[in-house]
Amino acid sequence: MEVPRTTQNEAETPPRGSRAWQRRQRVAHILAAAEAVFAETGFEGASMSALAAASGLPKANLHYYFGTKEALYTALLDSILDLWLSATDSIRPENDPAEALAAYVRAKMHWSRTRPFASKVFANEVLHGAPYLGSYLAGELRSLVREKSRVLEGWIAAGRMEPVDPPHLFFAIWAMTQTYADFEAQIRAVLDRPELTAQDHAQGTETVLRLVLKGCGLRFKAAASMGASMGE
Amino acid sequence: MEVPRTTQNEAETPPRGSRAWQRRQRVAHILAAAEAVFAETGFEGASMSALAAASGLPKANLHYYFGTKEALYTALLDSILDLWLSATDSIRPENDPAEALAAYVRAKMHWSRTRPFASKVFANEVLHGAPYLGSYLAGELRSLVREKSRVLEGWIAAGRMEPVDPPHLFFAIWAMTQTYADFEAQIRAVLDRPELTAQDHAQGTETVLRLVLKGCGLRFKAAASMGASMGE
DNA sequence: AACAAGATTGACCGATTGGTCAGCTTTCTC
DNA sequence: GAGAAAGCTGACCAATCGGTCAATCTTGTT
Repeated sequence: MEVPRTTQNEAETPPRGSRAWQRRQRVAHILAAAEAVFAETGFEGASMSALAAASGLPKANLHYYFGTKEALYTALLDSILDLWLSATDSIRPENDPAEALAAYVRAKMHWSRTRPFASKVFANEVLHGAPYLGSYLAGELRSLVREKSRVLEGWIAAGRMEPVDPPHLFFAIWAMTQTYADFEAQIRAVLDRPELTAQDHAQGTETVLRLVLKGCGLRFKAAASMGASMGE
Repeated sequence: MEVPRTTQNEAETPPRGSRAWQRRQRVAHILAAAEAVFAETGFEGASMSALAAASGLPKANLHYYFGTKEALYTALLDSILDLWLSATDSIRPENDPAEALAAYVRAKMHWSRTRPFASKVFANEVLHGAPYLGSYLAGELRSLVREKSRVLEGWIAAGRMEPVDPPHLFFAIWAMTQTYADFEAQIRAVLDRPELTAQDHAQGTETVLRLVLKGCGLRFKAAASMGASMGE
């Protein structure tokens, strides 16, 4: 069930217009279309014909590029994982705790707004027991959390923030930020919006920042109020 | 696509051992088995034969009781919804904000621990755009949030808590608490556990309480530390 | 005891699923 | 420009899908 992570994304780009370059273009195009389909219907709910229709290609063409539906799915997961790991750069011992955590929350919220489908595909995978991502979660992600937790513990020991359990703080941040992508249907319904606005996301970011920063005993400056998020 | 909510769950219980009583028993038994299957594989991923196998009944028997897979699914959703609405009782104007919010968080965390499958079924439904729950979200849930938001606004106006945007505070609480059910696979992997322990949940509850209460400018008393949640 | 209503289920159905493949076209290489 | 390699796709496949139904068994009523 577990999939070994490839490193294809780190290979250098082939010359523009070449055969290999065109292949990458098409693969990327298929993956982009598949992201939306998998996000909306899940792995089992996404049929190869639906994936083909979404990319505007015949079904047999998808099989030519990826072999199986599973391979297409894991290739997509692989391309999504980089996003997960990239946002923690700000959390380094020499940085200011408040600024570092704020930057992390903002990065996660930004990712929720700009790549909601990627977030949903990831969420769906984990929700169903992470059959393909299990080894990644127990490997790279666990290492990352361990490393960043040590940074937080350093700040706590130095009295620069209050003693919050670092892994659980990460779980809370992930949950609060990604909920704006994963559970967007619920948030939209409650706020009575056809779709979430930039202001909704700003209000969300502000609220998450408030909880995280004050929860860690750090300074938090409220932005100028834009009014209540629900009418009447 | 939308499903009208039934009120079957409010009818009185028929005499024990009677025909109607036995029918309810079987329906409840099927729903309990279906909850696990739908939670683990989603609506599309759960086949009628898998649902039949999980309940130990022939497939045709499920169709006898529920007619279609969709009807079985919506009946399950309906039984889950009551849980969602029941935990907000503590949020009333005359209560203490800190105690009320803490009780709410604790209730949600408790539900995540004891009914993880129900949480996952709900999460899966919303994740895929809430095709069956849309009307409920825009109806009962929106009304509930409006009502409870007014309570929080009252507390804010009275200076009993800081000005947190009430709907977004609810989104944050829902996300942080249900993540222990919905994304349990991820949390388990990061914490390196075969399964989440009571202590993990206690640590999680403590962290969520800290963020919510301090985020609202309310008093928070840390429980005695039980040690770091990650080894090393 | 007789009958009706409810409960049960193996066998079957058309539709759709993921996947294959032969045969065609396009592009690159020499 | 000839041959090889890569790209492409309509037609097809076995397996599985959700759902149906006639036949049988069980239970409650009289």
